[in-house]
Amino acid sequence: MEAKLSETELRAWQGLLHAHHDLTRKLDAELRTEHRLSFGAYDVLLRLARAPGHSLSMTELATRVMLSPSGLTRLVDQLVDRGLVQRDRVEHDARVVMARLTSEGRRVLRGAAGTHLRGIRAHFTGRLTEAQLRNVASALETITGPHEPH
Amino acid sequence: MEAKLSETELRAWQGLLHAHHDLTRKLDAELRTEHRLSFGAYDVLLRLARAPGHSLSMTELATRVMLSPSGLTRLVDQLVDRGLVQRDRVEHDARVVMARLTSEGRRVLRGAAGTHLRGIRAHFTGRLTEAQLRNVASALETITGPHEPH
DNA sequence: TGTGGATACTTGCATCTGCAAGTGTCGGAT
DNA sequence: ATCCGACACTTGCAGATGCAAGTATCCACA
Repeated sequence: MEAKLSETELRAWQGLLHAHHDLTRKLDAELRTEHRLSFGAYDVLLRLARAPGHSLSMTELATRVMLSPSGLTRLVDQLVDRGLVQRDRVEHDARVVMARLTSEGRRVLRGAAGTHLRGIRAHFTGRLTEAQLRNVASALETITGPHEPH
Repeated sequence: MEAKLSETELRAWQGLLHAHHDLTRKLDAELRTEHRLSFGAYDVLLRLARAPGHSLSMTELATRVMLSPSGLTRLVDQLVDRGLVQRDRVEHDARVVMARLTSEGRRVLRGAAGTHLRGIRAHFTGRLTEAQLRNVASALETITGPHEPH
């Protein structure tokens, strides 16, 4: 049996849990009340907007938004119902479904982006120095591997 | 409308999301398979073990484990069913319910603690330097406020 | 002493989410 | 040409979780 966590280890671990909990809760609430979007839904729209042709296969999209394939299927169902996303087929492989952002989806995303950006700055990055942000970024990337810049 | 997030801001934010996702997923899976405990259940047992008399009111416990009161009620229901926790009353206030760790609960917790500790070290703190941990801890505490040491 | 608002918890309900299984498709090996 | 394992996605089902409402109790104040 190993020794207990050091004070520093404990603070870092607790900090990660609390920061994530508080931030996601606040940002999700802001997006919901102001734009009727969950944080997950916003993330889907954003990833699509960044993709070539505003379009990604379900599998690629699922990995980027940290959702299981089934979870993504149902989230995209909702977005399709609201007309923000459309499902397309590709010719060379009948298995894949491409999720594509509609123009209405882009419109909604533009509105929500402002809210989300303000929220991240107000609750997170704006409270830290540039050096702190760099430290946090590199430390957390160490344990997960780096993520695509965009 | 504000400017986009800087590269550093984005990396820190993405890092937080990914690190939390990966870590909670791994640690939760380890606890489940080895001890039939969810991460939340483990956290409840741990908080109780640290409390005087191994006992806390539902409300105090809920704030410490980052769960809503209703969520905690149902989680404690399960632990009571398994005999790991017991519900007590206090004399001076008939509204409060004290959750108290049983001896069986302490036994299970001792077993799970080793798994959890190894997991945190293997996936998180063990991959960072002492300086990185201090930076992460102080940065994240800045945005949530510090948490009780124990 | 009686009343109304706060407090502590629980329950009803809706939502989110993942795993496992199901469906249809692809492609390499025979 | 056919078969079989891999793959992409969807659906069935169960568990987790929060909000709002419900219940019981407390307490300050009239």
